[in-house]
Amino acid sequence: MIELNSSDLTCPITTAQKVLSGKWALKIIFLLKDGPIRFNELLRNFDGLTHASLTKQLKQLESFRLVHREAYNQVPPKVEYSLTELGKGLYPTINGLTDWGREYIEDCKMNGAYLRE
Amino acid sequence: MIELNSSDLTCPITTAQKVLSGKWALKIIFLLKDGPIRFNELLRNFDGLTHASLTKQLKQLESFRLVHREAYNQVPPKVEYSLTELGKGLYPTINGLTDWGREYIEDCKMNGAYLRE
DNA sequence: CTGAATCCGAATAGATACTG
DNA sequence: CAGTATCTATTCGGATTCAG
Repeated sequence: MIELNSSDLTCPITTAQKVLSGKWALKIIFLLKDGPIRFNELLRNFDGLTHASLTKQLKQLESFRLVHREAYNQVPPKVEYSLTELGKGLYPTINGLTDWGREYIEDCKMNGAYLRE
Repeated sequence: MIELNSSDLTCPITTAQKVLSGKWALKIIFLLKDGPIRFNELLRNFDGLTHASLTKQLKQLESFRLVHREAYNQVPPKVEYSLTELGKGLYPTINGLTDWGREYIEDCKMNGAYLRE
């Protein structure tokens, strides 16, 4: 699992890059914006992502203190994930990135950019 | 080299994640904000990055049309890199991410978060 | 100065199977 | 329902070397 070392904390942009480097990190945070969500509910939003992989990513984000995990002691188990204050600080960025992604997609389609498949 | 396929273009946030997934992508774009910059000059801003790796990253970003490469036909060679319009569209996001990174670093230091080394 | 080619090791993600 | 453990395939970045 990725960990931060002190040299990672010398450059803000590098820090951000590393913390958000997971393949699904951004989308997880995006989905967590709407409040606490259960594991399986979260999982349903992804295409081609196994629960094992999602677990890993969530633990990763938890270790970076972007995500909070709340386990309810009941049967069947119930676990909810939400954003910490640090994680919520990413709202504007995530929104901006989403807007940019939309524009990028538009541009790709307009320019008939080369796509595989 | 990473390429986009059509299924990558179905979700804006996933698209953004993929396009910016390179370990140095964000910082490269950040550095290119100040206008065209030559290869070696760019390289000097990185610690622990070989020219071969920087070349790869730049080609990657060029293929995504975020970066423009301008080669001057002279000896010794001179090549300048700059952002395309698509790349410039990331300004606000990059700035936001940089601010967030700063806060994150502050928080890590305040909370004495565990760091390797 | 800039970049291509190759090899290699580390890091990831995904498949699968098993547990409380 | 949620999570763990193991294995494997692939990706990616970095080192090194060679070239225009």
